[in-house]
Amino acid sequence: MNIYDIAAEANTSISTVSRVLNQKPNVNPEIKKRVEEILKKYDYKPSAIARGMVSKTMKSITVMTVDVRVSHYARTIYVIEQEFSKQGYNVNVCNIGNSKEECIKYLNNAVEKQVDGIVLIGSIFSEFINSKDILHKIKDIPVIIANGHIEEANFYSVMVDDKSGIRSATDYLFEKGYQELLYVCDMDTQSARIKLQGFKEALKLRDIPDIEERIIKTYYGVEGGKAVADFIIDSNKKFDGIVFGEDITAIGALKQFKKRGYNIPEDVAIIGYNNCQETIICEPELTTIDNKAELLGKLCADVLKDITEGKIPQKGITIKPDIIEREST
Amino acid sequence: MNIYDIAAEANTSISTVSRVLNQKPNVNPEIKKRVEEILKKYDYKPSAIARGMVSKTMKSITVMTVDVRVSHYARTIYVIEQEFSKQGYNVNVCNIGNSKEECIKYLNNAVEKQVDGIVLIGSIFSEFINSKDILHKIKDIPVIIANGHIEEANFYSVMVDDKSGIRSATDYLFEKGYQELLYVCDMDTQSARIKLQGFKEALKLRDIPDIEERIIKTYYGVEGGKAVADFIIDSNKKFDGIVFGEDITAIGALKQFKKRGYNIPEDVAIIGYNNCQETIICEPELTTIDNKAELLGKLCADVLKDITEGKIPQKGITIKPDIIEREST
DNA sequence: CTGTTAGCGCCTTCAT
DNA sequence: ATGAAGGCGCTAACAG
Repeated sequence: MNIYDIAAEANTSISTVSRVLNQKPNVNPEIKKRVEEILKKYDYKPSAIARGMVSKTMKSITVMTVDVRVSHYARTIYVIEQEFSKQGYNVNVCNIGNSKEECIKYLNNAVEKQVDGIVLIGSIFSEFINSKDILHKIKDIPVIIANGHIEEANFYSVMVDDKSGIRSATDYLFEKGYQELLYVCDMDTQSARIKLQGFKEALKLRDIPDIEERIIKTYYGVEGGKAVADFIIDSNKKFDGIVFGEDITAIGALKQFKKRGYNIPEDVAIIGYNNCQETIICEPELTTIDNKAELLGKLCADVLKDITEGKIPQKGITIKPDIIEREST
Repeated sequence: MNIYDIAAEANTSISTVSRVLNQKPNVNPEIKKRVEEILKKYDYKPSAIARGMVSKTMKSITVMTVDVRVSHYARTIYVIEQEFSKQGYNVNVCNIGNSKEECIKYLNNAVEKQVDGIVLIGSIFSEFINSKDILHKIKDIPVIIANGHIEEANFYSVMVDDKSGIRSATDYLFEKGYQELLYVCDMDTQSARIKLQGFKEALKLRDIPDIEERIIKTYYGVEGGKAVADFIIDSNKKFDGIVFGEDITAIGALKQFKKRGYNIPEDVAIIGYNNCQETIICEPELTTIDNKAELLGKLCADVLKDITEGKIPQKGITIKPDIIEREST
């Protein structure tokens, strides 16, 4: 069933059918009514593919993250999807899982499908999308990169100021009277390095010596947190407060410190990052930095919508993370 | 840039270009080489839309859930996406958020875009997709419905046996020696009703009286759990073990019971459902039923892949949930 | 206000 | 082995 069939049954031409389908003017009300009835009768849906052939767009966008199962990515994706589905777009999600090859595969797919925009969530993408080759591939598609920056005409950024986030987490602990602060780093992304800078900055400003020795590396997750807690306890480092780059790792550590007999926050204060749901599950509940995953999604969507509508999007949008004070500090 | 441009530059016809593009036989190796070089030179990507026009497929599928932010939905979606992206498909995700209207909107969109399949995750969909109208709309698209059943030629089910899941949770508590069991219900979906049946069944088999009075309703989430804990404590019900339909609500209750001075599991045993990440965060860690979100995704993907490949998929696939014993029982 | 026509980019017969 | 031509379903001039 296509517009030819509809036109035949309505005893008119495909142009007229197309006009009523697209609510265009210059259609005799009677014919319009007749066509509409037939449309309804068959519950007729025009082929988006054929339309796309003409209009060069299928009204779809691509959103890429490392892994949807990570809750703050899911939160950002959720908002983007809701914003775009309102406008009749559909969003395809991609899990690249730390692989540059996968990233490029998805990018190629987006080009072939002629999506109207690409949203890249996570600083890892600015590491993957570096060569002229890759940039050239997607030069006709607007790309929003969340928490990353690429200097190209079709690239737009929405930044989360992670440096200031960790900086204020650190300052907050100092202001609370904690003096021997440690920082636990569990990722190797651009964003993780920026967070670390925030910590160093706060310490430098207070002339704290041996900053490098206050930085501990572990792996991401509850287990990584437990391992680093053991490491810290068994080292001879002095500490009374620890800043973490990720909530989940912080929670693992929190559990292990308790198990080893430490009181939180009396013996050691702990602050996390992300404000994920788990922060209100653990005990004591975790003080954390809210980096506003939903707001990030909204702002990315806004920028992309401006572009698809031909408007000039706001440049240099930056989200300031907030501190969420709970029981662990 | 299209195949005409390529053909012109290679001094051949579009048919030949199309042949090399699609690895078809009957093309002179020399010409083939020449064309391939030009293809590479421009990093040429054929338009998936134009291809779709001919082949009637864009190689994409639609996956719908209530909300991607719910972690077990994200887990299922993740696996489906990974499985299909391997085959060059892309998956568009939809958040219907308890709204039948949204559900139908997304279904229409899937029809217009001529997706190759639809995966519906969650029992709520069997309530929304009921009328002949809706069924007729999507009669040409294979639909996999996770945890629901619809008797139509193009519908396929992958079931999670939630009844047996709750049944074994209940049996497990009895076997551990708990005698006064309560069930907390926090949703109003088909799946929630089936879970409840599992609880009732276990009690009936032991000739436990007043089953209805052992069923308590609340709302979903940590707050709903806290509220129901207060309600239970302040009622004059006897209880030493509680079965929950959802982990998150169970955890809210767990926290509140502790706050009100109850020891877990000595004073009250608590068992949840879903095996979400939060179950290993709370203290004591929550015993729960693992309903295998990833496996669900894999099985849905397998069925849909069989269909798209013209094979006959296995019918009546059912996942048996497992009990995960932790500290709360 | 209406209908005819020419594409959109590709695949697929069908001749050659 | 190759190329010309038709068609997928729709939109957008253009002519009436």
